[in-house]
This record gives sequence, structure tokens and C-alpha cells, in this order.
Amino acid sequence: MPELPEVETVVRALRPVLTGKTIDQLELLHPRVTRHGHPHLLEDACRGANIVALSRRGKFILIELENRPTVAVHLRMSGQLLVSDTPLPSPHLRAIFHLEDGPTLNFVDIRTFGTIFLIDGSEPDGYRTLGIEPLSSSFTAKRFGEILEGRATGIKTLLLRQDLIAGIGNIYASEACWLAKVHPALPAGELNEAQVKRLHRAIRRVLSDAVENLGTTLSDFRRPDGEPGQYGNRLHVYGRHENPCPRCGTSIERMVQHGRSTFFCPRCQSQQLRD
DNA sequence: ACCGGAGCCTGTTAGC
DNA sequence: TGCTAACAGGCTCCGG
Repeated sequence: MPELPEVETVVRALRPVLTGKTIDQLELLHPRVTRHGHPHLLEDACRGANIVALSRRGKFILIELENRPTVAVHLRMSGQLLVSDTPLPSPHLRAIFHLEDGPTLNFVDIRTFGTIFLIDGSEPDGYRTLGIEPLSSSFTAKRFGEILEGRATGIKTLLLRQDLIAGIGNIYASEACWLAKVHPALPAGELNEAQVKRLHRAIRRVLSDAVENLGTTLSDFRRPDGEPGQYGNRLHVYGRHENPCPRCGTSIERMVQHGRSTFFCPRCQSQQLRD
């Protein structure tokens, strides 16, 4: 569900609510939430901890605590962090951050893929090996080109690799390829210089536009106040197969790459197009 | 090292 | 209308 823009939206909404607050207790309600670490260490770290900052790394939400290890939350497909006065009555409530003199932070997750763990040296590989932040100034077209070099995987599949570039998911990978007029199945290492530059710009453009629009809600994603994101109606290709391409009118196609849906315009992202 | 497929879960939707 | 299969925004593991 949530990709970089949705996670950034959550972090920005939680920041003013949580910063400076003290966690009374973290209540864990489902064993799968803590499968990457020890539940007792997590509970101990949270008990009485002061929250000093909220940040994001890739798709991870980071709750930074004073003199304690940072708490990381990954929403995976269906996780939500929702603020409410009292714990939500949801049957899918998996964990509750009880705050002193403040609201409740609810971790709701239908599919139980989401996780909460400590950045204390025992964090999962998926966090440790995260690649470059695509909206950071160090993510240049040159750097992007180096990442693609010699790779045979289709470019869209490669964009999903969190250890190379952190934060792009299935929606924005399709959207970025469309914006850049790059065929999603083109082997990553075979993009020419113009295509690399266009796709680099497109990635940054798509992600920052989606952040400005508070993310994409197709069904599950909600901001911490329960409101949906606004980028969904701006999507050009994702979920729009058999609808006309907004640029050329050709019917958008859907295909499967590495087990995931890819949406693209067969005309303006033609594999034959060369610059 | 690289690459693709299955698997993890529950809920919703498309299609017969 | 009712059932079943396919599909879903994420990532990990395993085999070739």
C-alpha cells in the first residue's frame, strides 16, 4: 500500500502530534507485529520514553526517542497509523502507543504484514541495506545511471529494489516510466543517456507531486486523521488499463512483471522509441 | 551476483 | 444472486 509519498504524508501529520510527547506504554496485540525483534525489548524501550523527532527512511517511519533506540514502523501493504482520543474499536488493531496526556496512536493492519522494531543493531536486513533516497540531493542522474549499469532486469522491476533506491513502490514505478516515456520492460542497463535523465527527473517529479498531494488512496491508505490522499485521481496509468493514455489516447495496457502489475502506454512507451 | 517465483495474510472485486 | 478465482499499494526466502 504505502510508498514513499504516503509514508512521508504520515510522518508529516504525526510530527506535530507526537513530538515532545511521552509514551506511557506500547501495547502489542498481535505476535506478527514484532516478528523482526524481541517484543519485550520494544515494550521496554517505549515505556516512559520521550519522543524527540519523527522521520522517514525509505518506507520506514522512524519514531526517535530520547536516550533510547529509535522505533521503526513499516506499514507494508495494509498498515495504518491512526491518531484518536481512545483506542480504535477495529478488529485489525495490532498495537497501541498509549501517550501520556495525549491522544492514542493506533497501528491498524488488516493483513498483518506490517512490523514494528527497534533500530538497536538487530534491525532486519531490509532496513540495514536501504539504498539512496530518491528525493535527496545526492540522487543525481549520474548516480542513477551508475545504479542501472549492467543490470538486465526490466527497468520498472528494478525501481522496486529498496536496496538500490529507497521508497519507490508499484504505483509510482509505473507512473515514473510513463512520465519518462520509457518502456517498463526495457533492461535497466540498456537505457540510453537521454532515457536515464528523463527517468531520473520523472521519479523525482512523480514522488514530490504525490507528497504535495498527500499520497494516493486506492482503497486502504489513510492519513493519521483518517482522511484519504489526493493523488489518486492524478494517476496517469496505474490501474487505468483499457483507458486512454492521457498523452496520446492509446489504450493503456496491463502486464505482469516479477509477479506485479505494470501499467503502460504501448505507444508513447514503445520499446522501439530511441532518442 | 543475479533473477524469477512462491509465500506470507485478509479483504474486495471481477467474472462466470 | 451467489460462488470462485484473481488481485491488492510490501517484502522475504529459496531455487536455478
